[in-house]
Amino acid sequence: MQWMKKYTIKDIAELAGVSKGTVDRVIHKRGKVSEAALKKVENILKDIDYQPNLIARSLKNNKNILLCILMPDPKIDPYWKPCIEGIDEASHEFSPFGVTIRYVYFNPFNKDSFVTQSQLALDPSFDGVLLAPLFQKESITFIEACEKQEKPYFLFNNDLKDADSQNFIGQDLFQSGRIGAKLIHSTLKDNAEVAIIHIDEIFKNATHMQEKERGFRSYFNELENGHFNIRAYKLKHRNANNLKKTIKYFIDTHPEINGFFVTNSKINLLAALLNKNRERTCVVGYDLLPENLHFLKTGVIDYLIHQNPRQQAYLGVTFLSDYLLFNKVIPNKNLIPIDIVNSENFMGYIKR
Amino acid sequence: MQWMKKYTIKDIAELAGVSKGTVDRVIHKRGKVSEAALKKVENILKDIDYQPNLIARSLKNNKNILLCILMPDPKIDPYWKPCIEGIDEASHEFSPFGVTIRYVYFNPFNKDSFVTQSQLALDPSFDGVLLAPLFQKESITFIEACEKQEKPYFLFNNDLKDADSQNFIGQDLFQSGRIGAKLIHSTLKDNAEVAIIHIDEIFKNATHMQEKERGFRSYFNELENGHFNIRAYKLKHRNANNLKKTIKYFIDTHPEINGFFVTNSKINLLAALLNKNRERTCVVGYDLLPENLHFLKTGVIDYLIHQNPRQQAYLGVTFLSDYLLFNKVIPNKNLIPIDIVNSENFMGYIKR
DNA sequence: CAAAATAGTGTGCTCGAACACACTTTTTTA
DNA sequence: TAAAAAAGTGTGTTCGAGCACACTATTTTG
Repeated sequence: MQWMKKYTIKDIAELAGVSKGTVDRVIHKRGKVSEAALKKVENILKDIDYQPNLIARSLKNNKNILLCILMPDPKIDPYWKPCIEGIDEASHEFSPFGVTIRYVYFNPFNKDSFVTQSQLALDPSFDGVLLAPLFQKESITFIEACEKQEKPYFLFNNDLKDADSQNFIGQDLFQSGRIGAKLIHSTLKDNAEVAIIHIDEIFKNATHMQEKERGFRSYFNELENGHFNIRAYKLKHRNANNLKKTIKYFIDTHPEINGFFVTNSKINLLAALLNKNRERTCVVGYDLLPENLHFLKTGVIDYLIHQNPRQQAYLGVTFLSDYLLFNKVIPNKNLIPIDIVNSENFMGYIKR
Repeated sequence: MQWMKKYTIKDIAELAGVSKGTVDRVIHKRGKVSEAALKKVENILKDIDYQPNLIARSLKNNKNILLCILMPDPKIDPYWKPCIEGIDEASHEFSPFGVTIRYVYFNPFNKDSFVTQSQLALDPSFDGVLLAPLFQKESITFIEACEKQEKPYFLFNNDLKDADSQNFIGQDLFQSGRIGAKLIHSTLKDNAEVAIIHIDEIFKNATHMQEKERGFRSYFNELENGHFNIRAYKLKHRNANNLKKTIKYFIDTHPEINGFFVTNSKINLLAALLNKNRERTCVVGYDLLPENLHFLKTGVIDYLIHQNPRQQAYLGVTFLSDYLLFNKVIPNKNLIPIDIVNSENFMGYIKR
């Protein structure tokens, strides 16, 4: 990359023998420019590959941007706590550029809560929305409303299946399931009794766990040798203490299972009840919650797949800000890597 | 975070009943301000927690920043290719802010080449240097020269041991070795014959491989049960074809080894010669070179540890730019996560 | 005590883009 | 053909910080 002179509008005006006003009208296609002047200026713009000074532009615009974060209340589901960190970090970075964040929480267990709260997010004072679209149908309604208002939005955590889902940042959940399978396979080798376990998945968007299960099964289906029994189980809670009992009962009545793939962050509930004298088990689950890390360190959990909610949320905010402040183009589908975490490398992923 | 009015210097001047010139002198501690005015302005600054508008500031300063990248020639060692991508991406992001990149390559096999090339990097036209300090002693000499010139610098890839090594971005190599050990352990279980293999490490900074070996051994030393034989080997080349023969001979004469830990990206050389009918082997190495990925996909290599040279270089450039453009404070030691890569999740880490 | 040096203060221009507005020239309309 | 409308062009101000410079008030010096 060679040294490049930075051309300003004034430079271009001189080169073209017109005034900066005319150059400005050409750049912004505001019309009121004669054929001759238009061509002269356009040629020069092309020749020098004019790049406007973004600093000057954003000083002039001097936008004050208000972003809405529409996400589950982390007090209700701690999975979302790292998102706050990521968002706050991005907010800290962009606040000198006039970006302000406002959180709008909803209850991830309650569709109605999402519907009412998403109404708040449509307030015209918000210049953009970052959204965790847990509820498929309601979220589509919401982003349609955004599009009607021409309000930029960005999805994170999970994509919307049918919608032409632009502006998504997250992971490939099918592949995520395959990774879980690979880990269990390489740990248990030749044959095993494997359980896919969906814990307490009444509220999370169903696609989430379905995709992971599909990926998981696809891996084992492709295997040429080895003998594996794959079965899926749904362990749901009805009231607070009930879930523990359900899991305990499940474990006790299935002594043959030695591979456990838990499709969400609730793996600590299973780990807490797993008897350590099961031989050659392999336990794989999701997310670096403190409880999960505890069982990772003590060796009950073998691997955690890192969905990196912090990074997802962080990138969501930076993308929206860069777009609104500097008109940067943002990649449409933004898949972040799926990190494999064990007891030795988890340190790199927490409290970055 | 609540809505905050953005105060300007003019606002403060009005509040304090002075002119913006006086406020400016207070902020920049340029003196020539009376006691009374000083206190009034300082109090107001404290009260409102004044944050200068960085956009306006950098427009005024209108710095054009030239960064020097002092690194090995990627044509000589392809390990460095991803760095170029990362740097170019960062460069692309910051070029609208007046940042220009110039590469200064040296031959990683040749100390003298580093010494001569590092002289170029000291040219006063460079506003900052990003450096891969392969050669310990020479690099220390270099950064001392930088400090004398008050030229900001940043290290990536590996740290300098003795120097008070500020401004480093990279990985914890000791921990990296432990991760390799953990992967081999969880794949091979109870007992194994394990080899630590340093291929062609005449040039790379010796600390690199030493730290990894130390970490690797420390993991197995801490194990309570299991029976593992750990031995380290150095396979060096003398002339081009010779290395292949050396490796082949090593493999053939050590049929008992089933755990291979190669401490650098040259693992493909070993993988290419490994007979597939060795049973229950586990092969772990470094870096996502195309050759390495090939053997990962075909199942010869079990895991690759991702040193993320791309990300390291990318962050190096962004840190330097943010520092020089916006005076942002940069974390001193910046350890990036150590990614575990297998045949299912490598896609997320390439061509981001 | 006048001249000179210094302390203290305010004004006004700059950075580059964006846009309002005034102005001139050409075209359209009655 | 005069008046009105539209097309085309340039000037000047704004955004906020930073700094040169001019200016007044006070202190120091010969």
